Amino acid sequence: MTGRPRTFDKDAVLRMAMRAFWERGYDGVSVAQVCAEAGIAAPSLYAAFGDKEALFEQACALYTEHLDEDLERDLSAPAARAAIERLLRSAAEHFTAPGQPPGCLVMGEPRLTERRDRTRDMIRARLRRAAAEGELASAAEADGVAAFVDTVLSGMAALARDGADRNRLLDAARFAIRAWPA
Amino acid sequence: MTGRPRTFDKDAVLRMAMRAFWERGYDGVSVAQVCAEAGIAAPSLYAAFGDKEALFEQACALYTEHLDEDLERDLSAPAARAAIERLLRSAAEHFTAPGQPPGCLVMGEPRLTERRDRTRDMIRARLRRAAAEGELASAAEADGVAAFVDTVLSGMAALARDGADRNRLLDAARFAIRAWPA
DNA sequence: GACGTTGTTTATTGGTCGTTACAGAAGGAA
DNA sequence: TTCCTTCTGTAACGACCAATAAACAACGTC
Repeated sequence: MTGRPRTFDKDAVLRMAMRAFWERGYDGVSVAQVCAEAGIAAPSLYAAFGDKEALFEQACALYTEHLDEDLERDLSAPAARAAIERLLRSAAEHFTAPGQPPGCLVMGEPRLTERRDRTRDMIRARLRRAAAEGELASAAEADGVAAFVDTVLSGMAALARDGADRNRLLDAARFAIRAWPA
Repeated sequence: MTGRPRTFDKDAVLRMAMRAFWERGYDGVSVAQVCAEAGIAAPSLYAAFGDKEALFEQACALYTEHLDEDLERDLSAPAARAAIERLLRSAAEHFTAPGQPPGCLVMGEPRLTERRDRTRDMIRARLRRAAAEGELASAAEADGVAAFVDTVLSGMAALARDGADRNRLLDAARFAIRAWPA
């Protein structure tokens, strides 16, 4: 029993919703707006994705899919300093990607604290490994560097949303790397 | 003709509104919520402050009153490096002030791009002065440092809102200062 | 063809939003 | 007192919000 087939592209609608949440945040996007942009009626959207929170979660999953891959790839560099350098450079590029909203969906959304914490945990873990391998002086120093990297990352997302171009963000990343312990 | 006197403390209500906007942002605060917390009816609030946007502007003016003073005081240090160091330290303390919402009303509010740009202009101006005085290599270098400082400042506000304590922010500020050109 | 399932359409629900009309209350001035 | 002005309380406005009920349409299967 297959029933009547869906008349719209579910993935395409999810991409539209992701983009809307990325640009204006959870509270800034109404279900009616997504429906209007997608050209579908509300019951179709509710049937396909569930309520607004469920739609938001699926949009976030789509957003973070590629993002987590990039993060792990960057952090996998043999030297921690190079890993952070790559991380910050990737972030500058992602936050200013042409054809996409500026900034970061995760960094800009107040309700995604948990997901931000996960990213921060990954960064801190990578830097503690660097401390264990002798690349940093101590675990305490590693946590300090981690707090600094988290700060720069969040700040770059904020600057991008305020209209900073890619070079400004790359400048910030370049200067941040200077702070690496000698 | 004085008319009937006001029965509530206008400044106290404005402080409540400022705190609410600080915690939850413009869209996260409803006029009804402010009225309930203040114990007044909507027409009283509208008569005293105008519409929601006017209330928000007055709350912002109250918030930035002390903030602009602090910024100018910090930036007035003779050495630019010391000025930035003081600025970041003050920010860490302000963003985690006990009894106040974490983070920054201006940094957290999407619609206050203009006011953030003003702060950034002040920082950039201070650093260009440093370049003119020989403390930095060039105006281009000054702009790079300015982008970096803006990033750290915005990032510290974001971390504070996510629950980072004062020491984490001070760690970040301390490491940021390390990036200062030798 | 009829049946069961699923998607679409229209219209509506109860709720909250920002804002205001209106009538009454509290002050000073005549 | 009577007037004028300003504030307060109640009640309501239209607009938008997220979410759904009900009727109809399109598919595979029988």
